[in-house]
Amino acid sequence: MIPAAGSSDVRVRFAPSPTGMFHVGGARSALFNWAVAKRAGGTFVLRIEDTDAARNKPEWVEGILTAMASLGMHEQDPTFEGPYFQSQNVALHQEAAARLFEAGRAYYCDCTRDDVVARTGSQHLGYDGYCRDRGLAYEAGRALRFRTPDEGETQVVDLIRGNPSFPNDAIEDFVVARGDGSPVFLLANVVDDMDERITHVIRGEEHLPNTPKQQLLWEALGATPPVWAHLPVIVNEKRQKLSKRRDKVALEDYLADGVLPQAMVNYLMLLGWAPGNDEEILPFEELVSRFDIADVNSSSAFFDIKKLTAFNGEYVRALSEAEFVAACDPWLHAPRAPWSEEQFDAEVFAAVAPLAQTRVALLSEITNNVDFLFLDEPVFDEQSWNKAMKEPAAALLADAREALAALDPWEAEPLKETVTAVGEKHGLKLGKAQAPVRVAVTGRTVGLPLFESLQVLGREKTLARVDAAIEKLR
RNA sequence: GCCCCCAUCGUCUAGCGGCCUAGGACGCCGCCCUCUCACGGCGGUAACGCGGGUUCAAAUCCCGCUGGGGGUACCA
Repeated sequence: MIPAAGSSDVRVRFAPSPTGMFHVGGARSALFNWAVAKRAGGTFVLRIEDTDAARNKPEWVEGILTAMASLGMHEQDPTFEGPYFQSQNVALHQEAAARLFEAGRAYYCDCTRDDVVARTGSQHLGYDGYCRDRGLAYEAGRALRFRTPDEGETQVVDLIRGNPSFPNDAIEDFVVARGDGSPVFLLANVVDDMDERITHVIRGEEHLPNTPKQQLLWEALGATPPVWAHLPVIVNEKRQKLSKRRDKVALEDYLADGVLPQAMVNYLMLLGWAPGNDEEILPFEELVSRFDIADVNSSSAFFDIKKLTAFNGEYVRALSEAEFVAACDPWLHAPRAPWSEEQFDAEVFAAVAPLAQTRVALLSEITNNVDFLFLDEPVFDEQSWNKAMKEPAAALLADAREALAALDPWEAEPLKETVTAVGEKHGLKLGKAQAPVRVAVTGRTVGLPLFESLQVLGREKTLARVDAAIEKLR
């Protein structure tokens, strides 16, 4: 009997194969499963599908665990169970294969791929059932094929897609165990799900075509199939499934850009689902309380980095001052920061952090905002320089230099008044007048509020940079 | 080719027969605030793919078409 999605008997699973990076699509699948388990008071099982030796390294597993933990799915959480390793269940898979054979539900086959293609005359017709009734016994090199029904159809219960059904005559006799006796995914996956007493299989839409085959296996093995839920695929701007080959898909890469985990979680939860009420930015607990897998959309969803970034900006601004400073830390030191440890001054950073907080959407943007405070020379960009250093910049800078040298106290307000006055002398409003000073000191035409910046930078460095700019303008 | 899925603003979505002259968010465009840039505030732009039904009434139900996508391995 399959428990309803709101029951504590609910057992869901996330079953990635280790590939070296944690895919954002996988992250979403994990999150949806996690949300279902949390909501139902059930269990979330992590199973590592490591049966393909070619794509399997121990450190990859560690990467999955780390990535999941960063999104709040911790091994220590009572909802979490596992990780289990598919490779350790091979004996069970083989036992299931043997049962299938003994019950006459599967048979051995010695056809090669080429044999089949030669007989059917097509690459795409699938297996033709040639060995079905040859009564072959096991022998090394002979694969075990599942005998699929010739007629009728297989219907699956899918909470998202409304119970699609598949004509049985279109389902070929697929391989369940290779010539060397090792189980293939279709079988191993089912046996593990049975073993782990999974009640709801929530996974990507790319698995939908596997579903009738797997359901047939569940039934042949004498078990009640789970309830399925196939999530819409996440696509790129060309509406193709996100692939690591051409798209930026590694969760780690986004975190390295300064996407906050909470923002990523929030964004991912909204890919294919909406909490209703016209609300979007909500804490995970709130999202979970509103989540229902049956409400998930069935059409594919575009991974919109702009919206992700906007969400992140919201989360960055919601941080307390101390949290913001702490969150920026990785970008404040080498190798991410262009300055050395000796040049960096935590107190100086803390002084301007509140000014920077509304100006960064991604944490990685922090370095460009504050680099002028720590680098010996500002980073000049030519466009900014040319734009700001037109006439009467040279004369204005000279006057400003003189006024600034005599200014007391060296604080934002008087600094502003000084530059305002110098500007007026040249017939310029503050908006225009501050530009040459800003570029001379920070290297850029845009940035943090200037006068607070100058106050923090100090008179000595400010004057030196204005002098350097004047010199450069000669 | 065959099987399957999908179809509301550019994008993510709300909508589950009348509340819709279709709502929110991102983006984009204005305006305000303002030392630049942001933040914030205000306003605007923009969608039910097409054709048939069913119904007093359809974005909502049914069928077809078209258009996207996924799968099609002794990978997972």
